[in-house]
Amino acid sequence: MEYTSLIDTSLDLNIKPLRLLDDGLKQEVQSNFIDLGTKVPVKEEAGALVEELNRVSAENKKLTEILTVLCENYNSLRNHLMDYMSKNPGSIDNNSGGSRKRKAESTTNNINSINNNATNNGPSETSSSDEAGSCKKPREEHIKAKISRVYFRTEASDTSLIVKDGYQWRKYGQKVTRDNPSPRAYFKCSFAPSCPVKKKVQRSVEDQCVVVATYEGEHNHPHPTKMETTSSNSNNRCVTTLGSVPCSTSLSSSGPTITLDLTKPNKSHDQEGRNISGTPRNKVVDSPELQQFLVEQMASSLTKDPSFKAALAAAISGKFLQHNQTDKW
DNA sequence: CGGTTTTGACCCGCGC
DNA sequence: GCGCGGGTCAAAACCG
Repeated sequence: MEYTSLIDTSLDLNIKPLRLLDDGLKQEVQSNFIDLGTKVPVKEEAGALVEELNRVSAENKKLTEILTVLCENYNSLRNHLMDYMSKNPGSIDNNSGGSRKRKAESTTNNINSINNNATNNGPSETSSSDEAGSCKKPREEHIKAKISRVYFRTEASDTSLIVKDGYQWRKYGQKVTRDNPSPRAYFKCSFAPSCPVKKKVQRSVEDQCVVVATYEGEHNHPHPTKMETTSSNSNNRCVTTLGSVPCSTSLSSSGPTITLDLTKPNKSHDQEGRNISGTPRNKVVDSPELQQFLVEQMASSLTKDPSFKAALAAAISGKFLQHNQTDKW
């Protein structure tokens, strides 16, 4: 299972990072974006904007620091895991190479754990062929299916499990699984059988607004369109690229989400984020220097890209508005 | 009419 | 060996 060996450094900048901030900063941020909606005299506007920019830059710095701490914590955790595994070989079999398909499935809905993939990353990394290996057909066994998992935020009322990612899919089945009342839809690439890619789409059991799309395999044909990755409600989602860091934002009414897919430090990924190079991603980020570079690149992208600032502002301001009503997230 | 979706049946691996 | 449950098949329905 490739996804367990990948470092999912996706940042759900929803609100959680803000919870890491001290109260003073929270108030500062809150006042920042509440002020955005107020009318100011034209003369003061330029100065206010500059001040606003400075504040946002400072905010980005804070986020960068948080990100750095997160990476350090991840490294620490991984080292602990490696130590533990070296002392207790085979003690984490459930998530190691011999993992059962259904056990792996149980982690599908853990949408709140952005380090879910990262914590599984380690010496016990599971190969991408594990899940594919459960398929008995020999022709599929030699296919090292790349498995990636993408979370989409949609309207809760939107019951269609349609995830428009630019590729064309043909639905070949739907099933209600035991641990999730929402049905799981099975899709094959429309270019099948020449293209072996499959996709499973199911709503998260924890948040019906979140649709989990699991991609298996790699497209062996060019991306049919340059469509943005959108949910069925295309007005609520957009995908942008921040420097080299693709970023998808979801601004549904149920709450804005910014997801940075930081698993793609270079161009060796196709448009759906899968690694199309032969290099295992965890090897890339194993090096501390590269990790540092990754952090710096992420930070650079965050601080330099105005669209990110706009998205962040929208996300945070929207979140604060939402928090006035519910304090769910 | 051809492609897609729906949906019940079937297959098969896994746990007991 | 049996039952459960996930994944797939395939015929019918649907749609442009």
